Amino acid sequence: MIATLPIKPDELREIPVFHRLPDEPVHSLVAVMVRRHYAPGQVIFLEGEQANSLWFVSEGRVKIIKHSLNGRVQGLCLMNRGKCFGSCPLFDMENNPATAQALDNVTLFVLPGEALQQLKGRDPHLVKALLHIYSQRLEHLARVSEVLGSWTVSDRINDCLLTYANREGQQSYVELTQEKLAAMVGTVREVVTRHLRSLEREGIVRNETGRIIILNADALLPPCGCEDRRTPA
Amino acid sequence: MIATLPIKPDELREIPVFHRLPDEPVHSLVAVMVRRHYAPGQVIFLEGEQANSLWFVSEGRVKIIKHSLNGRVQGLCLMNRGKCFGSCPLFDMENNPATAQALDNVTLFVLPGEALQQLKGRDPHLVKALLHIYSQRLEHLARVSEVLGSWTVSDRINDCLLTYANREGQQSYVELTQEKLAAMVGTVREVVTRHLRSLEREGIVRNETGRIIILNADALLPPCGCEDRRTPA
DNA sequence: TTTTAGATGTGACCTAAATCACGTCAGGCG
DNA sequence: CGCCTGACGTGATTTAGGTCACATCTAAAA
Repeated sequence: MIATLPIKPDELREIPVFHRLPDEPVHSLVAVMVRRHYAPGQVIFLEGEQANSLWFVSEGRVKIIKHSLNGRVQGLCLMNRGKCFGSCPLFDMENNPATAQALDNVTLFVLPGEALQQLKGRDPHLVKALLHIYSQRLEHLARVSEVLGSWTVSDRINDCLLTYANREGQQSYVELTQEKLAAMVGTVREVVTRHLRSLEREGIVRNETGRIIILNADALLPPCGCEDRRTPA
Repeated sequence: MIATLPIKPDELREIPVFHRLPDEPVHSLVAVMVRRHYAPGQVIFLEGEQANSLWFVSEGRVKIIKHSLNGRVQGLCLMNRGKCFGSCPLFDMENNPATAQALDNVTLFVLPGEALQQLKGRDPHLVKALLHIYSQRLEHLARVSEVLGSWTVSDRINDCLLTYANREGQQSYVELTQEKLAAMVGTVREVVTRHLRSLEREGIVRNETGRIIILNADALLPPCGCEDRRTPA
């Protein structure tokens, strides 16, 4: 964690939520926000902990997980550049509902809860933007519940590959070790390995160490076409 | 669905969110809210459908479910008297993230989206109360994700029994058929039957048709004590 | 009282996926 | 160069829990 360098307005504007925000509120924000660095594996906050700040990812990736009881870990999602996470003081959430952990070297912008409380009265645009984030969060979690409940592990792996793929020219690739991928979808490394091998044999992906290259994204699409999910037959 | 009888202010006040609301906003609310009746099994709204109203349960129970692909159904929660559900126009949610279905004969109070849009400017208390509801929803969904990801079916059944138990004197009981209980926890009837039988043999519950009586609630507590969930050992 | 539909009990079986127990392979480094 | 260490590959075994196929059992309807 390096001594905090002030955040520049332009940097803040790279976060989609703040992209179109007028100068005035942006300046208020950078005045109260703090820059933080985390090393891979470092825990940013723990589930249940009291810490009502909002976090924005400037660089690197953060994984949001639920880990419990038997040591099993269930990944909920992976936040990359521009994403926002943390309990929102706009709600009455006092405890973090999940754990956040750095996946790579990450740089975060932190908006402390008290600061947001003061700002929220001033700029309704800001409030609206944040609410929008949380509506997406709700939808996402609802989706996670569905996926966990009725998808097979293989489908979840495929889904995870598509969700976290980076595009670079024509190629898509995922920069995760199989171990981490396993944690994301809530399974174990061996199962991931086997499934990736079978995908490779079918020519759908190519495996390298610490990276999976997606050759045929279409073949990874969810089980039964996404549309028309209301006629289970 | 019977011709809509107007909603009385006292009825509205039985909904916890509105309990302490001053007379003025309550009157505005009853003016725009609508009473609706649904028969058991009737679908209130479908996942994906566009319908941004808020629903409050006056009588009976509503289950919120995700059903998908292979016909499997995953219950997310059960809303009883006083609970609130539906996509919130305070967010930008346009589509229902899940399906709502009447479990018994239910009476609902509906607050149409446009009406809420108009009211929200007027009473900040109302807005705050609704945001609070949604923060709980977020926490709940996060919990569902955890539960689905790492609990065993037996634990989920136990959890469901505790969550939806009615108290009556010293006895707690759950008014659900095994079929419905199975849908709630995302499994099949046979598994529920077997687990309930074994609980009965251990003297923890007594099974009647359409109802489970809980004799020893402590024995149903989650796998490893709820507190201190941040040291997975 | 019969009928009948729904709710429940239970065994036999089968499959996905976790667990265990290795063996391989590549890169960093003393 | 050998020596680790961390990532990957793969079989064998085990198990939770879903599927199938029935046998009750009960309460409400006829």
